[in-house]
Amino acid sequence: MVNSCGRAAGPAPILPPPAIEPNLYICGPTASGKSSAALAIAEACGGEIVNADAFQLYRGLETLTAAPGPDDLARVPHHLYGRVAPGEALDAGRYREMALPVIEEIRNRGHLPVIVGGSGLYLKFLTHGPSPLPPADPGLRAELEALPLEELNLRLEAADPVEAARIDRNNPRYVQRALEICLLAGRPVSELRRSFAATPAGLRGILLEWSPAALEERIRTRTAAIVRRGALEEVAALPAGSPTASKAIGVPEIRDHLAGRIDLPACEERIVVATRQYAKRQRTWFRRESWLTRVDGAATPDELLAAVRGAGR
RNA sequence: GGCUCGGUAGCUCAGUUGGUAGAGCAGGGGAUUGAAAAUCCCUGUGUCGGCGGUUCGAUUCCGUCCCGAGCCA
Repeated sequence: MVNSCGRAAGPAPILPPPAIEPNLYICGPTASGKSSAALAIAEACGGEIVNADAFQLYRGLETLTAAPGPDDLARVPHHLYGRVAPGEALDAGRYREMALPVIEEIRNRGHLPVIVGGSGLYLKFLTHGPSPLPPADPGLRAELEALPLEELNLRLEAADPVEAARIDRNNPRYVQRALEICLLAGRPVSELRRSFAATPAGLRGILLEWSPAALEERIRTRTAAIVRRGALEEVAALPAGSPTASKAIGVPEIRDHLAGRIDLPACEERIVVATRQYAKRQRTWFRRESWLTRVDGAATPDELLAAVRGAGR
């Protein structure tokens, strides 16, 4: 980037380039209208949109995940949508490594990165940066997965009593991961983990909020629309062995329907329920992200822009 | 019309040898440092279909009525 470096001998000091506003984050629960808000803001501010949704990263789930359609993609540059094959594994660390260069390029173009998504952990890795922990090791993970929870807890207790006392021992994933880190790093996790408590300065973003009843209504409407637009065909076309994509809300439900185990109304209802539960988890997550400026989900584009200008100060 | 089986939490059902009841799911709350749309934790009072009867006490036993489902006419 251009700066004053080595310009001491220059004649008249050139004005520094206008400071590019810090990245803008647009967060909220599923079906809160993040994508259209991002579109309006990006158009008004000369922004480019960067996806922060764990499942919209996948190719072949565009309908089911309500990813931006061709019309939206034509209005503003979109990044990191449909970039990963459905069978491929993905995690928050990999996402961060994919997103950082994309964001950097947008800033180099003098544009505003508008990062939009509802995957709390993925966003956290972008905003706060992960602790320097070893990434997952599939082989080791498979080994640990074969062990009963009690055994994992005993081993973690021995390797890192501090961490063992801190985490939820009933959650196999957390116990496995903690032990995995100890084994890969050769040191206790608790010594490597950095705190997320402090929020870096200069973060700027908005959180779209709806009442539970209003969000429920939006979820119902969107679920019906997704099915109408071909989610059934999309799921039917998914490769059978795509472990990650199979976890997307709607995939198990639609597979049950395609196999004749449930009828379509029941299928849609189950999708609505799963989506509502997910939205609740997101609400709980984002509540702690106090740096986000809360905005009424029904805000007009002008109100959104006003909120964006006021955010992060 | 007769017989049989049901009627218990929003739903599906368990249970009480008579002392007013509990699971799963849904709902509500929370956690979250490389699977995160994942994973996990906490949270269960409802005229036990109505009305009578027996009983110290009935959701439980008896009678009757109502409502489902099935079988026989």
